[in-house]
Amino acid sequence: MKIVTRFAPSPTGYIHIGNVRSAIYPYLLARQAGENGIMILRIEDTDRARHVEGATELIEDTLEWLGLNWDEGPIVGGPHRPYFQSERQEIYHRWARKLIESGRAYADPTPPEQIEAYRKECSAKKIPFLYRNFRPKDTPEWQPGIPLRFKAEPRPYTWHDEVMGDLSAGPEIQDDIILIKRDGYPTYNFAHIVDDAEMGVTHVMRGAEYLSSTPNYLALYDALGLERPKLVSLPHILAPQGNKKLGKRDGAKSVTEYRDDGILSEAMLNYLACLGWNDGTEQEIYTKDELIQRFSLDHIQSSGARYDETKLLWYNGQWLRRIYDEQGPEALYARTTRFWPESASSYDDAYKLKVLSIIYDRLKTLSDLRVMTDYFFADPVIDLDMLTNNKFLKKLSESTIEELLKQTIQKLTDLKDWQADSLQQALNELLLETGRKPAELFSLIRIALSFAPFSPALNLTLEVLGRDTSLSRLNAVARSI
RNA sequence: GGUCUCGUCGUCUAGCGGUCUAGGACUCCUGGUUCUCAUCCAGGCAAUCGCGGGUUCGAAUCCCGCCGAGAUCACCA
Repeated sequence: MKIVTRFAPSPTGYIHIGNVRSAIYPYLLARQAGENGIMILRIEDTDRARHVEGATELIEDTLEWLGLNWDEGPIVGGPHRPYFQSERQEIYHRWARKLIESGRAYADPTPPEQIEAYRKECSAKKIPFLYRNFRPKDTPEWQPGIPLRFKAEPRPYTWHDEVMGDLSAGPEIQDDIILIKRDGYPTYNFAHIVDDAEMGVTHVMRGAEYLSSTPNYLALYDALGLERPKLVSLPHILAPQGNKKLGKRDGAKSVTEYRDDGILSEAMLNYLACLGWNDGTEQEIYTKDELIQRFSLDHIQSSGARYDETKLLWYNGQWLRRIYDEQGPEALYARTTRFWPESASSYDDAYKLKVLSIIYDRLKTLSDLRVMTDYFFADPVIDLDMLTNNKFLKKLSESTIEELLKQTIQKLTDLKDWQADSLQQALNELLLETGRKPAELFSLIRIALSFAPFSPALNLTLEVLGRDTSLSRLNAVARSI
């Protein structure tokens, strides 16, 4: 069976986590059908006032980052071009004329102020405002500059939603909705139906906010003689606080902002796909291919899901390690380019790769590199308080510390082979020779080398820093006590 | 207000009449991995399944009512 899905955003700004699932799920469904699946990207830019320059590029960038490629749409073209609604006027007008001919649409000359008056009248009487109760008696020939309205014939509707199940609604909300605006552009209500039909869309996947206007769409399908596509309502993603759906006003960040913050696209896709969907097993980590393979509409949750950044961070950590372990250190290193501290710029790839290899399992995001690795590239500022306030070292006198440092320097200076294994052996010997606990000796050396709140295993840190740097830092600390 | 939808640990969820004294994941807590932080491992806290009726030998699962939350009522999408 042929599966045609689409993501149809309007170019009014960036894509945020609250709405990107309406791109992910259609993508997964289409790809699951393999050769028989088509994913369309359609830009719904019929509101010229809200159009934002560059927004289409932002949308494309987001989809590309997540690896959600489309088969038809901007850039790639396709048999149903154009894919910008603003360029499809003729098509909408053609369908609109059909409706006029069948008596299901009329040109509405009523001035906006009059409509506003009707609205006020209704709210004063506390009754719902329905335009069909105010249908003008005389309607002119439809021509540019006059809005075109649907002529509703309200009746109860029942339909099936792939996520919500069997639904029904009474005639109450069906109304004479605007089909073509005064400016000649179609409304979403009309345009999406025409386009989906023209483009052969089989699954209309969109946010649950369209649920309540579905009867109006159903009426339109009928009047247009169109077969209903499968309807798939995607429940809202809720803001971290409160019960409202996540939107820009709640501080919903753009998807690509997470890329800049060091989130991996694999983690983002994984998290978002599993927010409100699961395959019924206990698996948590999914590759894109696994998602494509396992995805199914009937496992989409019907209630809203709260956005939880903590879990995103967990996914990111999982993916960081997974990429390193399974695709190799270079694969992860390739992602780190923009995230090294300023001080790393003069160092070569080989050195940074070594740093990455001992620090990667401590990263939550790639941008942690910036704060966590600085001492590998620049000598830290000596902060003796860090030594004296350390919980293991505060019991030791300054002369003891000085003596320990000297013994360490001596031991390491004599070490022939500056490798992790032999360094560990030397450290172990030092433990025996000084009679100190690991907590004392190792804390001392670790802090003296890094003056950082934490660092990788001591022998690895020493190995990567190298003999010269390690010894010069230890000496500098010994001198300043 | 009308219409529509949703309701299992704090959060994401499994569950489609018995295997549920409700399973997994995140968070949090404890212990272990020669210092730290993190990873990893082991363990723990945490939902009487919104509430109340019913159907049934048996209900988180089916039915009804209620309550709570949300969405939507634009010449925006």
